[in-house]
Amino acid sequence: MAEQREPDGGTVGDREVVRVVCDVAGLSRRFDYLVPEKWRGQLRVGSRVRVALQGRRVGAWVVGLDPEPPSGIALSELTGNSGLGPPPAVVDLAEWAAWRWAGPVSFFLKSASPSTNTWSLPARPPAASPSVELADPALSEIGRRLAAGEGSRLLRVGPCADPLPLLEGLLAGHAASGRPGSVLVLVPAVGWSERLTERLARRGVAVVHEPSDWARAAAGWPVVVGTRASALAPLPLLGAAVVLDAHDESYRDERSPNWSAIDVVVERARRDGAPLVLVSATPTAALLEAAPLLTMAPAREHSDWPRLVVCDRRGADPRTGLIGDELVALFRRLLEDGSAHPDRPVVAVLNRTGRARLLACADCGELVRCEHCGRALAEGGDELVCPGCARVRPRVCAACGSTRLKVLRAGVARVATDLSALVGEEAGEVAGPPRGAQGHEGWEGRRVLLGTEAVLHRVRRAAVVAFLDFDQHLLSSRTDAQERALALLARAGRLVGARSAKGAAVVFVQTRLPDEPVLAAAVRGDPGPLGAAELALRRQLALPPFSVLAIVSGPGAPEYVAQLHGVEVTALEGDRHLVRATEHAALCDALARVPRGRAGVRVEVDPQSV
DNA sequence: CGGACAAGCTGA
DNA sequence: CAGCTTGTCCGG
Repeated sequence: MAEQREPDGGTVGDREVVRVVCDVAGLSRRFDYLVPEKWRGQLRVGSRVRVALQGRRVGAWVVGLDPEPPSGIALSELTGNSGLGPPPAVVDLAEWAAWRWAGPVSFFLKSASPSTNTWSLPARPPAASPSVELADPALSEIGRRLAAGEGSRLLRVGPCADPLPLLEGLLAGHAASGRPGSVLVLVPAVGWSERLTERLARRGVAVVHEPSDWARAAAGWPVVVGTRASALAPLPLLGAAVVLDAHDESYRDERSPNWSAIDVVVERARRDGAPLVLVSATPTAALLEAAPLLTMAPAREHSDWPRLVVCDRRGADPRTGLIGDELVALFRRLLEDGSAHPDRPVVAVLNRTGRARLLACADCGELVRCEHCGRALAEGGDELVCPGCARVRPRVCAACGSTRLKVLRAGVARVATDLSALVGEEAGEVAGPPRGAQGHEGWEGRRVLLGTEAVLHRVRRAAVVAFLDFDQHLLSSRTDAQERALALLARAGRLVGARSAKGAAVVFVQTRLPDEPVLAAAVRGDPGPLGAAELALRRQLALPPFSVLAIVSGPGAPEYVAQLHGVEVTALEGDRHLVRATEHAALCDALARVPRGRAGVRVEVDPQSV
């Protein structure tokens, strides 16, 4: 290599040089820096460093060793060494994810890095052989066989089946296979991952929780448990992977880039040749297309679903409110015979917050709507609030000035009052975000709870879960309304327990659509036909997963989409544009080729709705 | 992203 | 024309 004279007197020829990605949003270019002599030989791909960039110091990751720097540029020295970062395989994976979701590499590298500077890794422990679960030999055996196999599998089991025997079988099978690498287990929620880590540890499994134990995960601990972000856990090599409740929406990031941990773990398993098991009671079309389906015996799957009571409300007077006589009778019985107590309350679900979500004038009948955006106004305190533009106005009819308004559609706060009166006991309201860890929830200790869908995430056990208006889920305009509705019934089932369990409670559904396939699937404990029909429909209409979509929006969107090649672009309302292709390779390559201009451009790959 | 720098506007 | 705002460019 020719020696190059530097303006500051340094030379490149005998100096170590690294290529880095800076932790600066909107800066995807890579830059080369000289490594100070004191750190020579210490940096590897993934290492975290600090660099001088345009007069300021920013964090960065080493993504290449000994690159060929562009000629004619004076390289600066690294200004800091911040310790270990993701292993090389995960740096590659982060670069793939950045391409796949058209986002910054630094976002994914940050996800895969420790939250505090880490300089060394603990020694790796010997692999502990887990005890084999005898309570459920069928699931345990399936786990054992899947660990010995290859490729990705989608395993459909009833929502109330305990996944622990499956995991133990899989760990035993993995140990027996002699395959190197760590076993990664993903679950949807942090609380679940903490409980699962504890349960496995109690059984002698060498398990760590990620990201709280980044260093041991990076050291290649035998078993690593985590949530969405742990799809990028720093395991040097993936030996096998399991994703529980793989249909759950929390595997997808709601914020940009809207990446999905499922796709990342599928790609990761493919790269490392590791078997992957996606477990779900209610597989989505995307999951069914992603991996071959494996099911339990029908009788077994059925027994792992809850008992479901469908209450046909077609005969009910629409003015009598949301709480039917049958539901009141059931709640009263459970409260009287002692089945309901604060640890096992009766739970009613209604997905509307506030007091009233739709009002009309009692005198002239005019709907109460926002003059500005036309949306129905909701009651908020003593005023009317627009859920769209947040404008507030007094509680009067805009057409005739009457102050007498009637409730057409009630919200949780309103119904809680009615429910309390009907069952003769005060109902706790579970809505909105949870209080902090120390804050006492107003509903704790109550035997009757009313909440939005969120209640199913906050309560562990219930004497009954009753959906007051399930039709709003069945009739939702989202393309995945059916999948979501079924997943909701499965989730409710976890609170009441399997039909086969002793003392099992029920999921109670009030509906005017009692013949919907979603309800039939839950009653029979067989989501198979529903999934097959959904998949066939999507194939026919060329909807995802049989095509791939992206939404491009923001002020710079028109100019950006005009430069895309090899994809179909449709202008939507405002500055939103729909980009369609037949496969991700074409879509993502097209998105990656066009530079993001000056003005803001947001790209959402695999949008959940139009 | 955020600093540097240039072009544009304003008021005395 | 100093002093300030706004916009564009670019980073090793």
